[in-house]
Amino acid sequence: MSAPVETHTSRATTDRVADEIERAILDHRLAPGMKLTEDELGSIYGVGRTIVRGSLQSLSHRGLVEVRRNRGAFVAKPSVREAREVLEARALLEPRTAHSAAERAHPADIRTLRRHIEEEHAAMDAGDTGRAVYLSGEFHVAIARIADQSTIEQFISALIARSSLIVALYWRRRDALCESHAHHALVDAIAAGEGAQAEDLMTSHLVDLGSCLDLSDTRPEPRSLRDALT
Amino acid sequence: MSAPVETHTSRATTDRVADEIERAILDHRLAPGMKLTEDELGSIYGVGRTIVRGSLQSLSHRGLVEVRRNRGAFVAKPSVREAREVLEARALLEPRTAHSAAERAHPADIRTLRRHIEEEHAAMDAGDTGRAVYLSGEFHVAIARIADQSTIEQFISALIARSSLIVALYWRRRDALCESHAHHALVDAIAAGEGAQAEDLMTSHLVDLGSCLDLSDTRPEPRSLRDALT
DNA sequence: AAGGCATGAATTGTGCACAATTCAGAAATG
DNA sequence: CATTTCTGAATTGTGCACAATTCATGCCTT
Repeated sequence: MSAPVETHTSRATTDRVADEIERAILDHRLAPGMKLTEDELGSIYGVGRTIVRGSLQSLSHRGLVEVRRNRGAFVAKPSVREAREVLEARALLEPRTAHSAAERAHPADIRTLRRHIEEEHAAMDAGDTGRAVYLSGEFHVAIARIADQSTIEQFISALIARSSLIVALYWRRRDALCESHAHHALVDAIAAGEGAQAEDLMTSHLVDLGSCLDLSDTRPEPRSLRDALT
Repeated sequence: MSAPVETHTSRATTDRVADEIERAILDHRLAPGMKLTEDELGSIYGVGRTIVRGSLQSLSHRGLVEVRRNRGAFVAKPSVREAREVLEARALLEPRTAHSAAERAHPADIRTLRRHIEEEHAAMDAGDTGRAVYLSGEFHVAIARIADQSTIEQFISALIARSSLIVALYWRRRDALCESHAHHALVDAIAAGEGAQAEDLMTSHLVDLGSCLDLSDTRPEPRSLRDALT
């Protein structure tokens, strides 16, 4: 039902590989910190290192991959600090974007959003939490797309992707799905054209997300040797 | 006073070349729409096409260069729509970032900001408007750096860079420097720790910037052939 | 035996050659 | 004379080889 092998260059090869890797990261099939060897990826996707290198560079710009000179590429492993920064950036961008979306939403847009929620619930029921997190992120991107601001949409898209990694690292087990109803309420506000309400809902939704994460400063990654042993 | 020729690989070559090209664009030495041939750039900077290609890709992610498949790279030429999007994104990010900066600013930070303004005025007096625009942008990035949010800083940095192109394209000649005093007032508010005031000043500063641009929708770029000839 | 050092394997950095595509101008056709 | 088609030059896309760097294993010195 999709691309029939492609003769040769119907779409940019580098972007295709980058999307494959990104998808693998977002589905939590590649854990944060994992080494991404160029030769290995090349043989997996049937392309040379030139392509893989470009893909990794692209993912590096999106903050999903960290490349260290002469060391190679690794799946990004956001620190507590970076996690807070991503949440802060989302708090700046998403509420007012939701406001705009509520003012511009077309009936077809509402249907798209509701379909997103459907799939999200289906994945959740199937126990596929990785996919559920991915779809939950896509929901936010969809709202940004409705706002019809592609520049802001790209920023949000990158932040959402990094959020997936952050959830993988810092999600606290208790109160499993603390955001299930939030998306419903958001769609309702957007469908009703209630911009201010959508904005407030998005703000509190992001606050809730933050409170579902364990971002305590304890153990600041490379704690000093003395601290670790005394 | 800077890098003494560098033995070989003290810093990433690709980034160095990207910075050179970005600087050339921001100084308006490369006009929007200009073709950036890989071979040509390679011979200029003494590197192979591999490096140049990576640099152009990087600049493409920042929105300063547009790469069209099999066509090559061009200095970005933001449309009226993109210009509006960039301004909208800045309006979302910068005011509250200025607020944070006012709350965190250290005396040394204030000195840095005032020095920026000094240089900006010097360039303006010297008639070097290209450099003045560049320094004006750096001022905004400096504020974001004080806010100590590297993720948001990167977004703002990219938006500022694109703004330089937008100014080059859409600046209306009359009321030449409508923003000269705004930076002074901003520094004063930040120095006084007046977050709310800094936020308001930044908001109106961005509004002023927008009103200094001619973003009327007339002539939507590739107007139809019939429209052009009748 | 502990630490420093050297050697080799593995991986990344970069130039280069060739294939694929685009573009401009000439030639052909109506 | 306008329009289309063809051909060669210029430019980009990608694989590959070699250089440079890093990392690990084992040897050597004290």
